[in-house]
Amino acid sequence: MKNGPNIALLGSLIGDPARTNILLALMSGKALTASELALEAGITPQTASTHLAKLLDAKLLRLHKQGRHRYFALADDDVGHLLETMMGLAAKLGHSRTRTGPKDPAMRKARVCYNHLAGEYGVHMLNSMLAQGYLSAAAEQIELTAAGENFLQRLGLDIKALSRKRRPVCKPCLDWSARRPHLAGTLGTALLNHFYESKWAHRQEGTRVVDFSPVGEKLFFSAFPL
Amino acid sequence: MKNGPNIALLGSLIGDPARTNILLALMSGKALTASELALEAGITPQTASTHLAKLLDAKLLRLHKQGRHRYFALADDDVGHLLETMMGLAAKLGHSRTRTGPKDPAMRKARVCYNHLAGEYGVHMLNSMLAQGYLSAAAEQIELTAAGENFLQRLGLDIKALSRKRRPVCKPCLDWSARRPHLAGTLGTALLNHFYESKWAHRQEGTRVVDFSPVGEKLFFSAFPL
DNA sequence: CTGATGCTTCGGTTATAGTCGAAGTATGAA
DNA sequence: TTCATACTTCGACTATAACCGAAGCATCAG
Repeated sequence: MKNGPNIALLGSLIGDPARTNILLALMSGKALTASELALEAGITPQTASTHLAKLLDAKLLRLHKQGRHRYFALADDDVGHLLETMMGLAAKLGHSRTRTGPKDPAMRKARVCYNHLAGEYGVHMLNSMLAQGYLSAAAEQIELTAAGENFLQRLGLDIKALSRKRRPVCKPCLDWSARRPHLAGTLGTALLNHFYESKWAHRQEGTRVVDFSPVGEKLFFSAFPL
Repeated sequence: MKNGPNIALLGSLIGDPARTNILLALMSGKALTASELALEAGITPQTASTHLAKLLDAKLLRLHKQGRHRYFALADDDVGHLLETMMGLAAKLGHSRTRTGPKDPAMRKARVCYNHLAGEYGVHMLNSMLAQGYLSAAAEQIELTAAGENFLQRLGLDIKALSRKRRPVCKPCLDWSARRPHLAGTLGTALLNHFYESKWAHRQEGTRVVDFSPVGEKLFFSAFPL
């Protein structure tokens, strides 16, 4: 009777709590093994295995075999984007899990959204780059300007390597806590990696929180003024 | 163990085929009665009633009582937006329903996305308005320019009435068929209504397809050149 | 080779949620 | 009041799928 894409399958896949935990754990951007994900989701490895098979079959996850380990990751930026969108709506509607941890404020401040920076810091960075004329925006298309290329070069990023890939260089991604866009795409990924490598920030183990050091914070805000 | 918004609930709500049918039917933007939705989803009124209660409880739907009828509609633009996002991903991943109807090409051309114009025509309209300088875009913020206000006045739209509401006037919405943004927000809604009122187009009964008349098509493209 | 680890497949149990028939409530029409 | 329509609630059935114990592969270390 109905035509078009099959939403129900997607919904039911995300709808199971165990699978939700798996997907949310992978929002950290790291590839995790089957046993790690089982632990994360609070289920036995057997059960996790069946869940992972389903997610893989639906192409929501990507698999990387390495010896006897099997590393799982989100298949795509779009999957991460969908998860953030759902979190945004769920938050707005007041569907929150009762068990709220102390990590919450830190998550709002700066966190990883699959593979790029989100939270207040992520929003700030995009705003700054637009204000400085490093990026130009039309509709949902964000583009890197000449001034922006210059800026990235000064930071020590290889811009040519970015544009070589098939993924879009710049892409806005709506933030579920700040409800404003932050920067995704290969550039978003590269910048986050740069923060790690320059020791401005590091990822809090086992969470999606990004911890900026006092020095890193200063450098971040001087690199991205408003 | 986990904190933050409850995605699993959202997913499981959308994950049931019957509820998916209901939600998709409401993407037409019309408010429908419980029995109409039961028919649409291919279930008995009793079953539909329980589904509708759940969707209502989760605040995904809005209810309007009128006599012995109960009209249901999507609670919010954001809900419609989530559904389109999911359709986009599902389409990309190749999760399509097997039963594909003949409506498909028409749907790609012009359809209703909750309450505004989507499909190729919707994308064209946004592009044109940007090119004409009627709208200006920065990040995901689209704004109406002075030239745009002028243009709308010529069309016979009451701009002041639009900005009075709490909803954003302009908002981009990503298209699942064209994979490019089209115009949502109160302005998107007002423009679609204008097309109906001016008889440029009418909605195909019982579907989301928007049919442009030959004359309406000409007027549409002369109003929105590229 | 043997033993250990990481993960999957199989089998059987259990729980949940979707489903509808039947009965109940509310609104409206005659 | 009486009947019809629109919808909900109740109760019972059924199918699905999540779950884990046990066993089975595959990889690696020694």
